[in-house]
Amino acid sequence: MFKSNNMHSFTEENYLKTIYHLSTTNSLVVSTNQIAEITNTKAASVTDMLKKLSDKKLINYIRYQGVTLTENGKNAALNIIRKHRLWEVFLVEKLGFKWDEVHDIAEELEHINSEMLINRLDDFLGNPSADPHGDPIPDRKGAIQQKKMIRISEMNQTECGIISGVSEHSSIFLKLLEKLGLTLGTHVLVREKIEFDGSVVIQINEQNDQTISRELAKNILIML
Amino acid sequence: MFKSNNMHSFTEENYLKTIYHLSTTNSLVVSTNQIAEITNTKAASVTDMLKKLSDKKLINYIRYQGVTLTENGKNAALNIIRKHRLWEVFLVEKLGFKWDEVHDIAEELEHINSEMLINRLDDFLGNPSADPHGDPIPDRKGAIQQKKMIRISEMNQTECGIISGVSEHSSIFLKLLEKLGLTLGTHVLVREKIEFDGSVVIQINEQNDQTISRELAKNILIML
DNA sequence: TTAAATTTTTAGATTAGTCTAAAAAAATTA
DNA sequence: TAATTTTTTTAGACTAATCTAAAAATTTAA
Repeated sequence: MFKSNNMHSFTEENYLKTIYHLSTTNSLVVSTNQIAEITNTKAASVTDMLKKLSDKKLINYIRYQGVTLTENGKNAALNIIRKHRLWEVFLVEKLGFKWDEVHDIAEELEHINSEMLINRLDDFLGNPSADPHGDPIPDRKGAIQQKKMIRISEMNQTECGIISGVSEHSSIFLKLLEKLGLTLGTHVLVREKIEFDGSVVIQINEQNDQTISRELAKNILIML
Repeated sequence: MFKSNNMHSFTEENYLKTIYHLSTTNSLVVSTNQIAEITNTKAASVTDMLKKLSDKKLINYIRYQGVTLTENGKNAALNIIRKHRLWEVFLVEKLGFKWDEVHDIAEELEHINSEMLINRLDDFLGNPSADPHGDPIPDRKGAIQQKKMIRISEMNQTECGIISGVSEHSSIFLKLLEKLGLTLGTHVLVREKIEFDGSVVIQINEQNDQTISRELAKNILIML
C-alpha cells in the first residue's frame, strides 16, 4: 500500500543509527551482542539483519568479527541523526517541549523521508549547530563538527568551563539536571574532588556550591 | 525493536482513513473493491484487513455487504485526518511549501503518535480551522465543522462566491489552479455556462474573465 | 427465474522482521 | 594447550501484510 521504494526500512535505519553510535562511543568495530542489547533484540535477529545490510553494502561485515559502516552506511546514519536532532530543536524551540520530553517523539520523526522537508526545517530553525542536549547536528552534507568536551569527573580542582552537553539522555537524568540548575550554558568551577566516592564539589554560575555524585559528574560534558 | 504498543499499525490507520473518506464522499457503506482501488491493493488483501479491523471493533463488517466505521473507528480516522491537515498547515505556513507539495509528506507525518505533539502543533499554528486546500481540521475532540460549499459547475449564471476548497488534491490540478489565479480566497462570478461542453466563463476577483473546463469547474468549491 | 457477470471471500504462498534452541567459532582460563 | 565459557551463527518457526488462483455469494441480464 505504501512503499518507500529505494529507501531503507524503518528497522534498517535504526540498525544503522545504532551501529554508528556504538562505533563512535565504543570500539570502531561493533559486535553482534552490543547491537542486540541496544536494539532490544536477540543476537540471532541481529545476525539476520547484518547479512541484509551487508548485501546492501551499508556495512562491512565479517562473520564472528563484527561490523563497521561503509561510506554509504555512514552517510545514511548521519542523515538520520541529523533529522533526529533537528526535530528535537523544533520541539523545544518552537513547540515548547522540555529537553527531557523530546527523545521519543524525535525517534519517530527521524524516519520521515524528505530531503526538502529537512532542509527547510533546518533553515526555519536558523541552521542550529547543536540539539537541546548539546549534541552536534550534521549539516546537509553529513559533516559533523565535534566539539572537544570533557566530563566534570575528568576536570581538576580550580578548573572551570561551560556545560555544553550530556552523555546520558534519559528523562530521569535530564530532569534531575534541570532541578539542580545544571542546564546547558551553566558555568561550572570545580572546588573539590572527593577521593572516597568520586563525588565533586562544584560552584554553579559563580554563585552557590553543590556536591554532585560521580555518576552525575561522569555524564555532564564541559567545554573549557 | 520498536513497538507502537496499543496503537493501530501504520497500515490499519491508512485503511481507517480510506474508509472514512469513502463513506463521506460516496455511499455510507463502503465496499471491498472501493477500498482495494484506493489503497492500491487486491480485494483479497482488503478482506483480510477488514476481518482484523472488525476484530478490533473499529468497523462494522458483514461479509459480502460492506463496512461502516464504529464510533472508535471514526474517532481514530478523524484523529489521523486532524494530524494530516495540521501538518499540511505547518508545511505551508511555516516552511514555505506550496499547496501542491505537501500531501505526500503529510501522509507520512500523520502517523506520528503523540497527542501532546499534535496539540502543541495545533496551538503553534494558531488553531487553524482549515488546511491549505480548504479542508476542515477536526478539533482535539474530533469535532469537524463542514462548511457548505458548492462546485462551480453547480452555480448558476450571475451567482458569485469565494473559492474555499477543492475536491481534487493532485499536484497537477493544484498547480494549474495556481497558474490560473484560482487559489483559495479568490472571488468568482459566473458569467456564462456553456451548455455544449459544460465549461464555464467566470470573472476572477472582479477583474478579468476566463473560461474553465467542466472538469475544472467540478473540482473547485465555492462558499456563496 | 435461470444464466452470466461481477464482487467478495477463501486457500495457500511470500516477504520482512522477529523469535527459540542448538551448533559452531572464538575467547578465556586453568 | 586442553577444557570451559562466551559469542555468534544457523536452523526452523511465527506474525503482519501482502499476493494469485480458485471458490462462493451476489447482482445483472436475458
